[in-house]
Amino acid sequence: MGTITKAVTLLNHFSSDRAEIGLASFVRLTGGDKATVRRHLQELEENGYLEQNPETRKYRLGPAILRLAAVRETSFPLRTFIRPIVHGMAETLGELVHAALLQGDVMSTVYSADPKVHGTRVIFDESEMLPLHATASGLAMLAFGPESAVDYAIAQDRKSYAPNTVIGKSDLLHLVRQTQAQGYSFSDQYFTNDIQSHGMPFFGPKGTAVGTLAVPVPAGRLTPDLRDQIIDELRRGCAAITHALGGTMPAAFEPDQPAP
Amino acid sequence: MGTITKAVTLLNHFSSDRAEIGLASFVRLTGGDKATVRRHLQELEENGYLEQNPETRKYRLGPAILRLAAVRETSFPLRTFIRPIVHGMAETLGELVHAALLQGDVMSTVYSADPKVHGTRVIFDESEMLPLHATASGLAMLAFGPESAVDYAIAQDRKSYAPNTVIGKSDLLHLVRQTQAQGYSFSDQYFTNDIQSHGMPFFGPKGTAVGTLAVPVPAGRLTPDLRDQIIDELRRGCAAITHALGGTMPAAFEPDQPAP
DNA sequence: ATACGCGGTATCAAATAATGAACCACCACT
DNA sequence: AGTGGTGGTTCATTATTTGATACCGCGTAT
Repeated sequence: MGTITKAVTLLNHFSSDRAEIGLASFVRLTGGDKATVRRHLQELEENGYLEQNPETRKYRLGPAILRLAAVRETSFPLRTFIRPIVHGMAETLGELVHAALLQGDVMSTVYSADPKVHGTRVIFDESEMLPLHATASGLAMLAFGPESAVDYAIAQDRKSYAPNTVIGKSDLLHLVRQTQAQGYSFSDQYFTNDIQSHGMPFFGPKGTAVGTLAVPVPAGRLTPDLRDQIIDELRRGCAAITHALGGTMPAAFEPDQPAP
Repeated sequence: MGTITKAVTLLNHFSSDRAEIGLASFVRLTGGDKATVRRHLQELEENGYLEQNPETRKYRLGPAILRLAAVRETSFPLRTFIRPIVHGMAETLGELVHAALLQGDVMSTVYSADPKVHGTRVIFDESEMLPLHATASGLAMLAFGPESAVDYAIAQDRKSYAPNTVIGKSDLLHLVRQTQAQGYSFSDQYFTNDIQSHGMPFFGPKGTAVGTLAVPVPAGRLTPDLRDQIIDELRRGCAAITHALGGTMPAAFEPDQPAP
């Protein structure tokens, strides 16, 4: 593992509910040596990717991140494209909708919208990274994304997140094939108990999936009717995003999607 | 220079008008070896910090950046705090206002708002990094920020950006003292020809400046009246941001700022 | 007053990762 | 069919990273 990856791995430990991390915590999280971790943290801090809370001496993500995000969004405003689409879907469905991109062997959220109409809601952490094998987003990506993603997923140890999580290699491959056949993925409490989720990919210029839309709902609320609505909206949304990306949907996705 | 810094330096070459960079360009920009640069780019790409435009094969900033920015903004919503303040100032003044943070030896923009009321406008690149010695933001930071910033600024070779740029060490120190005395900085076409800019720092919990607000205007438009308005707004804005940060303004800044 | 956990630092030999000259394939231009 | 511009690759050499050990200063819980 290269030094860059090690350093960047430190950054990846941050999430919404882990916004500040101290040196000792980092050592525990990474299993690395204290001196080494410290050197990395220091170098990241010098470059503005981290900053230290002057009171607690814990580290948090630094301002450099903001600048880079601004650059990316200015030049390639994916989030800006996706936002109204996801929002519209969330309004129509009355359910949480989220968009994610493939990032290595994991899905990384780009945007999510919660219509806040129900008493019980899916709690979704915008900054969480989603595993490929245990989420509707991930399965959709495995089914239609680059083959390397599948290789990753079957090669690595698959963590179990909930009682239903699919761990077995052949089970997973079956699930992927099923997803390919039906054109959308379905996670029946694979990642979180009591949450069922449908996912579908959108495509980039090369014709392989680059990201996914997914709609997680509390298990009790998923009627056949809602399911059909969700699939319909997913199809519409993915087509729209694919179009915005200058991408091409594989033939299988087109028939049910007449131009509005 | 450590490997991490080298890699991160690659990322820093991106800006709004340099959104995609090819391998050869990187080699030219960094002066490094092609194979080395390539390996760094690849490792960054594997971690989602870069992605390759499949058509041009050039590199652009990747989705990991978005996630991290979301984490930082969720846990430490500086941009969200600052946005309405900067907006309000821009509306009131009818001029561009921008907020920046100290990031190493450079100022990094957090937010800027352009009221778009005048025919001639300041063109400002949201993602540019501003040098400490040649901008109103930078001078304000030198005057009220950590001493290390001044050390940086006087140690390094100061690049000239415009005919007026202050290069001399003693000249710069004089300018810093003057800024400390009057409580705001003034850049008379130090960075860009025909642009005059006023800057003022805001403070974090430690009582040293962590960032700045600045208002650049086309040189012809700066009347004494406008100047007074700008200073007034800067004072209000910096006080507000400092307050939001849980920071403390040094005594020198308080008198003219009665609670509204 | 002591022991523990915290952040941070220094040293140094061994292990590992970074390096770069040379090379390949491709494309466009001439 | 040569030239020069891409992006990408190889591999022996070199230099950097690494981590075990030990230590400092600080706060706080025992």
